[in-house]
Amino acid sequence: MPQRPMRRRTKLSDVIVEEMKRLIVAECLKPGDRVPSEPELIETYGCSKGTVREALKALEVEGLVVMRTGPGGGAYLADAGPEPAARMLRNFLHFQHLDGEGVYQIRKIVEPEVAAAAVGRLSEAQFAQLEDNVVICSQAPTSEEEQRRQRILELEFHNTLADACPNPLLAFIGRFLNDMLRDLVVLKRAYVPERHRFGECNVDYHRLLLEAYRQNDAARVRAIMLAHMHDAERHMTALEGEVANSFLLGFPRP
Amino acid sequence: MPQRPMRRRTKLSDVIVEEMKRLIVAECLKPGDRVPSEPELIETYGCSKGTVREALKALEVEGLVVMRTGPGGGAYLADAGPEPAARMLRNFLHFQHLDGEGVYQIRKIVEPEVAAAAVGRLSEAQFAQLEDNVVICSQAPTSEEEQRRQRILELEFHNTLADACPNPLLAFIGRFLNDMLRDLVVLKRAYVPERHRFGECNVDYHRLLLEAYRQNDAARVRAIMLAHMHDAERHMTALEGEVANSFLLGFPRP
DNA sequence: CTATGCTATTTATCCGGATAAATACCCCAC
DNA sequence: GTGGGGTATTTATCCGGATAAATAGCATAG
Repeated sequence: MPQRPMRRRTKLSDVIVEEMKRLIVAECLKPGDRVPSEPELIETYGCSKGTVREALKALEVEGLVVMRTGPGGGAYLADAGPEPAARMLRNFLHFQHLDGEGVYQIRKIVEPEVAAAAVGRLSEAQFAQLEDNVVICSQAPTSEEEQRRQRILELEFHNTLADACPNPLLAFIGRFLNDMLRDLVVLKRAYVPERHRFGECNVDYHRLLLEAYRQNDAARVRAIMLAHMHDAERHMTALEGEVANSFLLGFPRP
Repeated sequence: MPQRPMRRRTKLSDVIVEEMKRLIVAECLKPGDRVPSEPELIETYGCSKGTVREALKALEVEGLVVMRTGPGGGAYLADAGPEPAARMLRNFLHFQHLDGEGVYQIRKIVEPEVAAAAVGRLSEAQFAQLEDNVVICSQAPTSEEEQRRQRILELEFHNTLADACPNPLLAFIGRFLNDMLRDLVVLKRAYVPERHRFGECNVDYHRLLLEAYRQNDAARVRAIMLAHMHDAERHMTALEGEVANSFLLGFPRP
């Protein structure tokens, strides 16, 4: 049976991928809109399902479509979330040299901006979330493990602020940095119990921030966050340094 | 012939991908190192070549390996470049609202940091590159098209600084922002000729920066770049605003 | 000694088939 | 009318085969 492989200049599935992207842009498709599915594409391009599947798979790993099974199923345009980008960014950084100092070099300039941008944009639910976070993180930890969890929870405070930041790229960067620090906290087992005051120190800043948010005082929010970052950087360099690259490679996140 | 499809909880090819990633981390493999290739993986996992190929393909689109054909060919660990991450980030931003103001909100804080970080780290070649850039961009453009090219070339000045920035994540962010602005410049056809003084204005800042770099004056570099960004932001908001999303979706870049 | 062409190895691309799972929808019993 | 189960549709996963292309290394001719 004459199969027709003959190596093309560009893979047929790649052609399909690009055509689909053009279609998405040209038709101004919105998330949730339906995209031509397997049988339709097979007919359109006169190729086998394997080839079409490869194209759809590629679009799926890029986060552009989601596949649904069952009747009425098929490929639907997805609101590409930040996860694929974050995973690729971790892959990229795996072979680069990035230490805690490097993370804080960026965090010192990004977090104050994120925090200030969130002023006046916090919903009631987000306000409640921040307050809950402060309450939980104020409790003295009873074990080293609980202390570590608390440190991770503190980062959620910053993630909530990023959620309220209207600039999507700025919010992405903020969340990514928090993610990196989260890995760092998870990794540092040599975390001496007496140092739990660091956590209390962080919560103190969070309390001050909450107060400034209640007064919609952007300038003060920015100033507090900057001081917070400088303080946190001192603590982190005191703790030591290297962000473990093994945690950067794009594994599924717990 | 009994094929054994039965839908797994997790795809076999994904299992292979994750095992390979673990291998890369565990063995501390460096770019250029060889990775188990098709026939070896087929034997190891007892699956068909299609499945193995799917796994290797996934690693390839993540930029982690490159495939080579011919004798001695196979999968080799690649130094994951920034392109896949940048492409995914553009995909993510395609469905978000990001205007020129949003880009400059970040650029105003990132570029001064990048510029300051590059102080004392510029190679001879990079110095020459910056000087050449200033010379070329100082010439009065003779056509609107040439003027646009000049504006794009001006962004290369900033990319060179990013190249000299030792913080890989900071450099990535800087280059990404420049890329976005590049798209914006390419897109803006309604660019009035009389406004070519904007370009001259940019070059003036670049000249000042070059001088400060010669003196290794980080504080001054930072201050000049900040002023440069504020000025550029004013010009860009005057020009109008929205970054065209159609240029963000991850197409191959020219 | 060199250049050229042959060969063997390995991946590249595509095909179509088979079973498994998910799910919207309909039909029937109650 | 309503709930539950069956059914049809669609994708999910995997298989193995076939031809095409790239390339390193060898062999041979000049």
